[in-house]
Amino acid sequence: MARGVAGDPDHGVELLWRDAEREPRPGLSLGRIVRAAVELADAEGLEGLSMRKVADRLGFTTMSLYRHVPGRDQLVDLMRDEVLGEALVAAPDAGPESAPDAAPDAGPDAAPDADGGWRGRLEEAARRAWELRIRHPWLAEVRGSRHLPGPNAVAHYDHMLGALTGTALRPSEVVAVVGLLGRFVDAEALLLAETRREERRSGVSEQEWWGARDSLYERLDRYPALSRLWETGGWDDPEDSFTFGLRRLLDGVEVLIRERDENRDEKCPECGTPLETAPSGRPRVYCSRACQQRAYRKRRSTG
Amino acid sequence: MARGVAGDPDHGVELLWRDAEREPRPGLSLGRIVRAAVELADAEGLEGLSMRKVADRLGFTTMSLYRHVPGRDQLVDLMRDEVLGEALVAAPDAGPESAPDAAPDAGPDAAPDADGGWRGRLEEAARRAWELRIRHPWLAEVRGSRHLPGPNAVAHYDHMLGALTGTALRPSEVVAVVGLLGRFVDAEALLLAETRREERRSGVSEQEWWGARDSLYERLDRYPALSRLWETGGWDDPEDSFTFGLRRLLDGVEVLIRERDENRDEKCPECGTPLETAPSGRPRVYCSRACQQRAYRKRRSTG
DNA sequence: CTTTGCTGTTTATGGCGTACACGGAGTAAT
DNA sequence: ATTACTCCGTGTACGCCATAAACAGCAAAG
Repeated sequence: MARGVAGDPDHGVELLWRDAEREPRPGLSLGRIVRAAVELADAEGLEGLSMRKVADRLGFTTMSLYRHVPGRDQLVDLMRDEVLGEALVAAPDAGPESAPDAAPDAGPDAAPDADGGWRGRLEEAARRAWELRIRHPWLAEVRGSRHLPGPNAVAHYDHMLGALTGTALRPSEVVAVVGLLGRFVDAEALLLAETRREERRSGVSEQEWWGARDSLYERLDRYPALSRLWETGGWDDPEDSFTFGLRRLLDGVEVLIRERDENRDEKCPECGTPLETAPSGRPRVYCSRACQQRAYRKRRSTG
Repeated sequence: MARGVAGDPDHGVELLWRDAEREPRPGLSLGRIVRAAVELADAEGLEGLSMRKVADRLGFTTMSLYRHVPGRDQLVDLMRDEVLGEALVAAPDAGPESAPDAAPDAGPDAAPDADGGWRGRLEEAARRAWELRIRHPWLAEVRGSRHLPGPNAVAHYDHMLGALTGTALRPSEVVAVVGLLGRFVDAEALLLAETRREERRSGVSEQEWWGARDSLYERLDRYPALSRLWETGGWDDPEDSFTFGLRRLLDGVEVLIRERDENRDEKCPECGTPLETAPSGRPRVYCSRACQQRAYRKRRSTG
């Protein structure tokens, strides 16, 4: 079992970014395999996904799949991008086609508060990601640091990055915030996926299982903070952990953004002239269109 | 492969909470198995941990292990508590023995700022957890919602919960914050573990691998936010993702705590008398020792 | 001396991903 | 028409995994 070694990555890229299918002929096809695999994973989780079961579901032999997909790992990559496409229909400006190709500082945040500002946009994106992972819990079970993004994955990523342009965050901070938020959503979703998996496997609900662990609870009396919180009802009706965590995270980001807003450079990065600051609206970065153009050309040539 | 079904959970509890070993005789023993398994997982990750390899390392047959451990899952639980014990030597008040069994409101925070306050304590605990996961990256790979905690796991948990007593947070919020922080540490550690795993498997460093994906980068031009951030150096020297995330999270928690502090009840929960508030120090909850005792007895009887 | 219990071994089952050699069907060149 | 080549699906086989079941050696207890 040389799991994960089969096929070269670039072939994976080709598959992920292939153009729309054109073969509704009978027989196997990449699209059919991927869709069958998604159904299977929806029902049984990622660990229940095996090449054999996918093939059975389609009425072919196991090895027939390998004529279309390099291996299991690449199949998972394809499944991921397949379902990430679902959420894009509700997010019209997440695709590259409809995004404005305008001047470098006129991002989707030209009117900072028209759509709730960065916080509203980020929260919305996080919630969409969360709902997608409720529909397809195996999505969070896709682990590993070398999963190739398909067009839909990149569209989502770009959308979240775009939600923060126009804030005073430094570029590296924008990247860090989006990464943090993404990992948060995945961590919460992973918890959910794992709970479902255990319940599927054992037929016993999570509550029942933990409720039956008397032999464990007997030993917890000696832990003071735990006991006190137990007595004061800390576990009686728990917070919704996604909503709670998301709020804390966004609050934390807001603190940073405010800090950066206060210390925002007061001088034009091109010529050093002090900037006139308007009392409201998006703070300007350059003192004039001329400096803005100059900076743009400079970026173009060096990048 | 009936993975994870073997043995009943209560047996697992007995093993985890067993008293210290007393058999240094030759031959196999639970402790020896667990330690060998830890070494193996340190070197090869959790997916590289197999019963065969553990047995080989000890010079016995695979099945001999099953005389001492119910199955692989329980072995992992035991490994977890084994290494969680490492971090306790540096955290003297994390164990149940030395914890003060004092009056119900005199937690370890009697002097709120002597040790950095809740924030200092929480950050310290999170960093210890993080360092432990750097030493044993497989710790974060232990997934599943039904892993039994051993004494060391509970001690850590109790310690983090205790870090927040004395704040105005509601009990359910204390639980939520500690859970959130724990999942954050695990998510970051999981990333690290996965990176190491891929590098071990392929012999190619993460940077090299992604650097060679030209066929992917070619397609990313059309994504505006991504491109702009790329040009402005968003990935040139990335933030340290643990430190960055931890700071955001703690900032977010701080916002909540401040909010709760402002709206803190101004009346004694026992008798309703308005409280005199001191300008500094820990805000009091009860108007008098008498009310405090009354509330304590009440909790005792109902809990 | 027999019984019981503990410990380690042997053998076997069923699951997994996938390498490899093969066979048939369609298509293009000779 | 024959040949050659490519695409697609199949059958078999390998090596890995966890673990169930029966068995063998040994010690203490009856």
